[in-house]
Amino acid sequence: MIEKYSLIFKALSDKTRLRIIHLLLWAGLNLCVCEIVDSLGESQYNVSKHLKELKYADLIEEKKMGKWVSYGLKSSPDDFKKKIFEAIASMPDEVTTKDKIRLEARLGLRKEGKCVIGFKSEQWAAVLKKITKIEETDHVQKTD
Amino acid sequence: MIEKYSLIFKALSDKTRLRIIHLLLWAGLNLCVCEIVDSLGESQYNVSKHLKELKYADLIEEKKMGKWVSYGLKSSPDDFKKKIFEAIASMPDEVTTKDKIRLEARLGLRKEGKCVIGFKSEQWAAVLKKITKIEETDHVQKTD
DNA sequence: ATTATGTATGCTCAATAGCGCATAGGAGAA
DNA sequence: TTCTCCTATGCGCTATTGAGCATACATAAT
Repeated sequence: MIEKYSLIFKALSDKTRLRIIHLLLWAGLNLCVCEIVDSLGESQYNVSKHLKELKYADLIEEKKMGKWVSYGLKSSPDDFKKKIFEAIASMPDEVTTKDKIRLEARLGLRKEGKCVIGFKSEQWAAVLKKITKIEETDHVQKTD
Repeated sequence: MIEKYSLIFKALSDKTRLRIIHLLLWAGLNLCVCEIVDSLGESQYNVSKHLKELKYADLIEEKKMGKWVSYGLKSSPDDFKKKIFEAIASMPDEVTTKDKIRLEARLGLRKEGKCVIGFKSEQWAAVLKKITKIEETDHVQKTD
């Protein structure tokens, strides 16, 4: 019934969950939990809980590869979800620019297309430091 | 920022509010508060509160005509809201069939295109009784 | 077997949501 | 003005939510 649809909206009513879906849409591929954690800069347990809710709303699905778990958008024949995804994809880029910058950097750490490091690793900390500096420089130039 | 978008999803995450939007989409015209109350069969104060939230999320707008207030969908140039409305419009009809049957009957009580009776009036009670009986008959026939 | 690591889940707490009820605004009628 | 009627809102209550923390679970490596 209608609950199915309000549930989907509820799943998307949280900022973090909306960012996750937006990230998955933008990436166009399945993302490992730790990649999402690092891209959003949120805690592992909260990301995990939010992923569970999105899965419950049937918006994403998981794929387990040993101890690694990746999540991807769950497509469906029904028009409703398609339009919702389109709506989210049409959100202005600015709303999640930082997430995307971080994801791009994080994906750069993949080996043979696979995530090989956990969340908040030292390696990631180093990369994050670098791109954060770039952002700051950008900011200075823009506000000059 | 992203809050604007999560706010819209939050506004739609409630069953009653989703029904209201669905009803407005289906009706294709502005509806008086008491018409919405009677169509949904919800209390006046709750409908009013929900309308306020929908308005806060910038999904609907009000038009005051004396002591009568009607609400209509708020269109906008931005793609996001358009897609969201399309998504809701694509929801299967069955989810709010009863609402629509009641609205149709309620609109039949308009005079010169205007709502002229308050919510839960005797006149409405009579009409409601009639259409409820029809629904029951339908139900019996279907489950025979 | 033991340990390490990626992910999930209880638990608690503060904040928020939605309902019912009573009542307040506010515009028109008497 | 006073009354009536359509709509909005403050209050109290209960239920739910999301965050942080610790910890459990599961798989891989030693």
